[in-house]
Amino acid sequence: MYQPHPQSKAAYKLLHDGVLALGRAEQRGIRLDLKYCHAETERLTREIKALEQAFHHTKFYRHWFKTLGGRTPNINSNAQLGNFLYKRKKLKPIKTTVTGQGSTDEEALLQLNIPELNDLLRLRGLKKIRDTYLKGFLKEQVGGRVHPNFNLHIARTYRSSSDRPNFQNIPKRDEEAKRICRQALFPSKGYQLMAVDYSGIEVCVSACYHQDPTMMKYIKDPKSDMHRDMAQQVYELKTYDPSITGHKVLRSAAKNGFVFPQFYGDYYRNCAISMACNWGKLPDGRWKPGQGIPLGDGSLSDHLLGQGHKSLEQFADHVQRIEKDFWGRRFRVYARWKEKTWEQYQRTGYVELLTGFRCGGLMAYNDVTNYPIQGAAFHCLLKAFVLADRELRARKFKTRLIGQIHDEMILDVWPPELDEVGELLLDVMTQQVPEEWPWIVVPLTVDMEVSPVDGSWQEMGSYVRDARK
DNA sequence: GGAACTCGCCAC
DNA sequence: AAACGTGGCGAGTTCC
Repeated sequence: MYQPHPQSKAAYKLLHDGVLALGRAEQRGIRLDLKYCHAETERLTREIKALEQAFHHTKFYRHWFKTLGGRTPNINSNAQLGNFLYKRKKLKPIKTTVTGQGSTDEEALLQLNIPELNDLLRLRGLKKIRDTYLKGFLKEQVGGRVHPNFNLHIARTYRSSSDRPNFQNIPKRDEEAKRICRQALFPSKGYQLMAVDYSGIEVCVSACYHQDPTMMKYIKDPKSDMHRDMAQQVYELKTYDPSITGHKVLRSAAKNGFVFPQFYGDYYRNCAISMACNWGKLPDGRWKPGQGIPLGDGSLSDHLLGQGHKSLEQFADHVQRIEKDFWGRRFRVYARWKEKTWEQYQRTGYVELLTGFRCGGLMAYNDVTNYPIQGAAFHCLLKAFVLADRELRARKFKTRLIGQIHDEMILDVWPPELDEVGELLLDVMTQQVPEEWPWIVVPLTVDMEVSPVDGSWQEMGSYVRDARK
């Protein structure tokens, strides 16, 4: 493994202070509801067994069994499943894995439109929750607490990683998985959990590198909204109105299907597919009326057919023009920064972070333009983590930091200290960090969430400072 | 019986 | 110039 190491004294100090602060968080750890973990593991096992029983009685399974000549299929084995689907049944995989095998991931299986495969996907999901998360917590717990590790010496970007257990990939988007997993994690008895994250820190840090005027305006003007603007452009909406059915969905499709992938270095074709995938199946490559999400009085496909987009190919051409406009006009200064940074890497063999680190070694174009942003964005959080840890201890708070998820800190808060802690974190993250680093030329903002006293990590709700204090 | 690998999937 | 960046981890599989 390529071993990164800091290139400047300031960079070294950040890692040194960071390791100590993270070590204290590891020591504190997080309370685990052991009884819940055991009971929920058993409940999931019962549900999994019932689903497996039902699956064993399907025509699909019996066929699979026969093709193995008496051997019992292992329904956890994607290799066996892939063989059955793509070699025995001769179905056509929609995509292959890196080694050229037919893919059996969720997207590929759904495309085959075989009802029994939905049961298999449901089983996969439940096993992931039980085996990776609940059992993973139980395996690592000591005296009813888990103490996740936070590493600063692994990621090539100088980001952090976490393990035993990984505190940075606990389900959040899928409601059921989120509930089951986060219901296991609690503040100390009589305490409450607090989470504070930087809003859009990677976008803000990228702006510190290139200072693209369009991007600066988007960051500084609270009325502007680049995801809204891109939704309007991609989907050709005359106006954007969050109260119109479907508009918020399209904003989020533009954000996660175009803006962020473009920043990471994706290109128009993938973006077009991603932004069109809600529109139902395209058996002949052409869209029909009434497909896709509801939009206004009709559907998305009605709207786009009206705009002349009859097929994915036409839509992709449209997205290609938008990509050209995105980098050639809208964010041309950002685009120039990418090119300059790439040239510099080719000349010197490394790329510099604003925080004093260097990323070297063999890198692709996307790596060179992404690493400095990803790394320095995390360093904002790490610097804030160090300062907050120092201040909490100096002021003899009972509240302590317990973890960090790239752009977010998690604290175990003593309830009487809640509002003071909120003030402290706001000050550290939005004032002290930018004061220490003059290269931060855009305002940084945060979002805060808290759990009820003795509430689990699943019960986090937005925190609004009490104005009377 | 363990190391190394593949695949899929969770987070930011 | 290249065609989505960074991690961890479980189960299955292959190799020694």
